[in-house]
Amino acid sequence: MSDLGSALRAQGKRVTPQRRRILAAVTALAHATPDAVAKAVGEDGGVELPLSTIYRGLEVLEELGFVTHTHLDHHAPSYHLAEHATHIHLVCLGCGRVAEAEVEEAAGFTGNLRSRHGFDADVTHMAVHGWCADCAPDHGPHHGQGPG
Amino acid sequence: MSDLGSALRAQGKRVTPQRRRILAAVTALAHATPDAVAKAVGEDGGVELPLSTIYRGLEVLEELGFVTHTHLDHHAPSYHLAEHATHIHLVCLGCGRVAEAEVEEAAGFTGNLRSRHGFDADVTHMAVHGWCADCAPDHGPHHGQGPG
DNA sequence: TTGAATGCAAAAAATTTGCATATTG
DNA sequence: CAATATGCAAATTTTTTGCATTCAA
Repeated sequence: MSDLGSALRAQGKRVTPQRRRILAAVTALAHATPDAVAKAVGEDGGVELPLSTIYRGLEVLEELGFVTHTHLDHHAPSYHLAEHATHIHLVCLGCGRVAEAEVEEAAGFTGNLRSRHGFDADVTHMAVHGWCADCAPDHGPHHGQGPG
Repeated sequence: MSDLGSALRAQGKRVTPQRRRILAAVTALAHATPDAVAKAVGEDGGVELPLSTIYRGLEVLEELGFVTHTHLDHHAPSYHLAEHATHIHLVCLGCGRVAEAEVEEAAGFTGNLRSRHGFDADVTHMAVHGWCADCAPDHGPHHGQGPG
């Protein structure tokens, strides 16, 4: 972590062990729900923190730009280091694993969006759903079978 | 709507006015949360349906391939016609409006993912966040100010 | 008639809020 | 010492579930 302490101080906020622990947990987990962060904090630091502290901590961390969150699956929010957000998340609909692609790989695409729609895409927030190499063979059914 | 009746029948499911109304509401709204669907159903058809019926109806409709859902914002699920899902959603972080881009515009990108990651992307489920032409000038702060 | 769907209410989950106490600066 | 965070519990919000009744086939 670069400098949580001064970042907090710079905003007139306080440096607390809870905030450090939450950031440490997010760092270690890569992708985690608030609940998972709470669990991880407990295992690593001894005492588990209440969810409310996790939520508030995550909020501050996100405000400071240390973490970001996305909805990788369709239920829970997933928090991760902001540094990791510089990658595009490839979420497999089969096994649920999350791979990462470089932002540059979408350069042509974002260029199209900008020129044709005047839309400035922030692909660092993008999750692409699909099928990884391992699961590819399986997805015959339940796919592209729309009515129209 | 193509043929909800026979699609339901084909699955041994029943054709009910509630299901028709829910599909009609999703059709009319383009992007709607379960709650919004309930409201719309009420305004259009007279009696509002209980949320549980909305959820169950949406589930069946999704199962049949008539509707799909995505998390356009980071809180509520947004349901829309499956036909609409053949477009990529461009969600503006400024005004919240949702524009649509053609799947082909991402062809190069998905090609990259396939050749470089063996990942078969389903862009019809993709929501791209960013800034539309109108909001573009505003987003100086709160953007890319990470610590690293 | 028969089983699936609805409607209602209660149960679960997930997230937020109020407030006294503990901590940071 | 003053103000912010925490911890706990209660309150919200969102989604799911149980079950008797209604309705489609």
